[in-house]
Amino acid sequence: MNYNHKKIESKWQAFWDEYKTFKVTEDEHKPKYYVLDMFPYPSGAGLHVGHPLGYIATDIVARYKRMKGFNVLHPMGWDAFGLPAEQYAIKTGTHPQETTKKNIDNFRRQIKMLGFSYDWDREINTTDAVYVKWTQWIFLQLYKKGLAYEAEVPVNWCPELKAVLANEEVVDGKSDIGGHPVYRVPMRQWMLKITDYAESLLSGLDEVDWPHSVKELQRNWIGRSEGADVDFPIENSDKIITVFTTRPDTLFGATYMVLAPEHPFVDELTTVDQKESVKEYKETASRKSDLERGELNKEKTGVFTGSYAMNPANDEKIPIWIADYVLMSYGTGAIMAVPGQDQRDWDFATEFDLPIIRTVEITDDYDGEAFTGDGLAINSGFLNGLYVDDAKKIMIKWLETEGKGKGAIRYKLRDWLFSRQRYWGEPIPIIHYDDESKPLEDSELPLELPEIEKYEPSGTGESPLANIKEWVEIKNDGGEVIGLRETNTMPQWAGSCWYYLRYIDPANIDHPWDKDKESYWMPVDLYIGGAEHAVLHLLYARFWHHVLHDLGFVSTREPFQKLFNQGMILGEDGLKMSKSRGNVINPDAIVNEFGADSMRLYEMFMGPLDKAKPWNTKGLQGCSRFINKLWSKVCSSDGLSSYITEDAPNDETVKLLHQTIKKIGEDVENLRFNTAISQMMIFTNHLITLDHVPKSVLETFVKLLAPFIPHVSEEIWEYLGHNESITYESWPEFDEALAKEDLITIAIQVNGKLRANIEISADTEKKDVLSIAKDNDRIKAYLDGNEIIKEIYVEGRLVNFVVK
RNA sequence: GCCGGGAUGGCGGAACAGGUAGACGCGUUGGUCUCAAAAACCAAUGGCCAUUUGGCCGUGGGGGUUCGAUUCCCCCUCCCGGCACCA
Repeated sequence: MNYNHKKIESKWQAFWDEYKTFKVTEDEHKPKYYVLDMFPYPSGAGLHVGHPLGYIATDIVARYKRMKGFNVLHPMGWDAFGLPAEQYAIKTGTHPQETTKKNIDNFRRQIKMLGFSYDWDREINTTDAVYVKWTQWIFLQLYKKGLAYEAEVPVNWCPELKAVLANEEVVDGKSDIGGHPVYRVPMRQWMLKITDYAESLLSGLDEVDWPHSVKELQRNWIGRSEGADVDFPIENSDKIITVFTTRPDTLFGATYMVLAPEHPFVDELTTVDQKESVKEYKETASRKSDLERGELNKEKTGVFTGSYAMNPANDEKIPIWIADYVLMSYGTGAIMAVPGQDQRDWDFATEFDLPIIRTVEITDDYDGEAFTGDGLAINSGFLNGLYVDDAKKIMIKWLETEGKGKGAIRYKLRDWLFSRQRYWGEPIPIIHYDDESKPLEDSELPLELPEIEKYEPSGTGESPLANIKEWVEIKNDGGEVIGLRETNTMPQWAGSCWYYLRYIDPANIDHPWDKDKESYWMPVDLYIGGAEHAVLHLLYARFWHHVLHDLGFVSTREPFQKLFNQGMILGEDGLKMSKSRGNVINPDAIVNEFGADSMRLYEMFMGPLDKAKPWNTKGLQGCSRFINKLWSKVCSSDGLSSYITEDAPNDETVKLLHQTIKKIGEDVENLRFNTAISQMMIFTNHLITLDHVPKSVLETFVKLLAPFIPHVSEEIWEYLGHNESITYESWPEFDEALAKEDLITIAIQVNGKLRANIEISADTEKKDVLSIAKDNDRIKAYLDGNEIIKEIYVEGRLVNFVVK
């Protein structure tokens, strides 16, 4: 008889809600475990089956850890600011708050239907006024620490969207949304000085248990380079151009210099006869979109300024050029060009007929252009004969003693562009007065969004808030306007930078979180989410956390101890699920037909959690069948089935049960849910062959199932005569001795080829195993007439005879 | 181009720490039940050869180390993710 998943699942979900089964508070007597999901942006489309994949995994871990005696914090909330609700508002006039609420209600319903063990009393929403208050408060902590500043910076201006975009919203020079061209235009912006934390963010990676790939991604993003700042005096000027180079050893080969077109010295260095071409080049460069600067423009362009610098190594006169392959935003915005050792410089030198000097010896058969490998220094004065590493060190030392430069470290990481010209975000709590900008007092927070009628951007690059005079203008008692509110809002990342801290103390109105609670729960022990957040969210959140740590607000340096990225679930056609492809699987339909337990089980059974894998409803049916098989063996319509008896289990059942306890426990600890489920199936297949299923065996087995398929497990648990939820039952212990096989199969190989299998008792000694093997008829035939030159015995595994 | 990850039956995937490749599930085939079908249950299922015992081949391709390689080393191909003139 099939079990009634609808009845059982709604029954237990109601039970958990009513008794607040998963509510948690600090408990010093228990070890804590904080298991966190990346909270969702509640979109209008609702969940597809890929979204809850990570939630299922964390839920299994949460439930498992509770049974292992941990005090488990497992919360859920909503990252609810964001562009879609605002765009919907622009189109329909619906307040984003309304849209957001509706979407959250739908998401909550869908998430709840899967039976997750969240402590719903801790639910948070980044758009709630109390939450916004503390987001703004943290911003002000950054501001007061000098980490938030305003600057005229070239931003990604998208004329089509009439909006400034963040770097991460620009892909290949086009807007991530819509694919419109994006240009660099200077505008006043709020920036966060994440670059001050480059070293801290880099070294912190060594402390955390994260996927290797994510650490590498962050390391590359931070982009630390060691090298030297080298000063080049300019001919007929007392100005000095400082360049950053990772190859100070090649200084003797620097045959020209290049400045970024935006470099502040350019105008001054331009000679009269070069003025026209420099001006023209600068203008062209500034008009270029990122797309044109990047991919489309592989051939080098540039113009000579007319001025010369002195190579500090050999006092050679070298020309100063400008070219847009040098970026103002990295290093000093100027480079020394060493075409012999750098392919970009080689290309440029070839294009403009500049001299090329090799400073690293190449082999006779080297047929490349610039040589970037290791070798002996040549044409390099006092460096000649040294390998690259040594030559770098000697050159840096020389520069430092001569006062011509010094060792330096640079990062690719840029400061974080923190302002958005939008309505639906946290207002930046700053007022601009004539002579200065001032933050709001803590008591004035939260600064809430005003009601507005039109959500369109102002079109000038300012946010819609700029049009709300009564909100923007700060007046004195006499009604004079004395100040203007900042109209930029924060990016969506802001709310997600600290939500994991708010979960710890979600209702606190006096503080963002209680210190004692924070030190009890932090750090997050396990954080699961999509790999698309490998850099931005995880880097920004770490940045804030490092700052909060330096300010003494949090007790750990790193927020997320262990991180894991779940893979994508693809459509049945093996392609990414999307509405346009029509291959989206809706969890509502799946839960309705097969139940939440089947869906949970299948998603975990599909394969390793971190891999992308295609959905297959037939496969899901297999999991559903498994639950039904078990159910119909152990349950009848009104209680336990007649197979369940008080008998003692037989040896084989005991052995398999203990193997199963061991396997499932180890697999859950290592997030290998697919193989844990495979073991459940093996055990169930065994139970089905039994005439009598001992009640004690079923009790133990149901506990193993509970984290995976909690509804049906609760139901069976109740059938077994328990009044309490299975949630806090203790996880079964296994006995290694009982799990051990007493009869084992040994493979017998001759010259590495399998020729026979023998069954022997597990404690048979080596010499006996060998003699039994030799006595085997099949093996005899292979050994006959041959000389055994080697006998290999791998305990409990195989025997290999090497014969000649 | 650079960095990271991957490639195992018809499909999703297993395989301790170098030790019987293909667990578990799907699919397929045959059977039971049925008037029939579905569901359920039982059995078989990597390929090739062989009437059976059995033999040979087989973890993207090529080499190597080893008694023994999906696993370690070298070279190559393809796929996925990220970065991309970062000096």
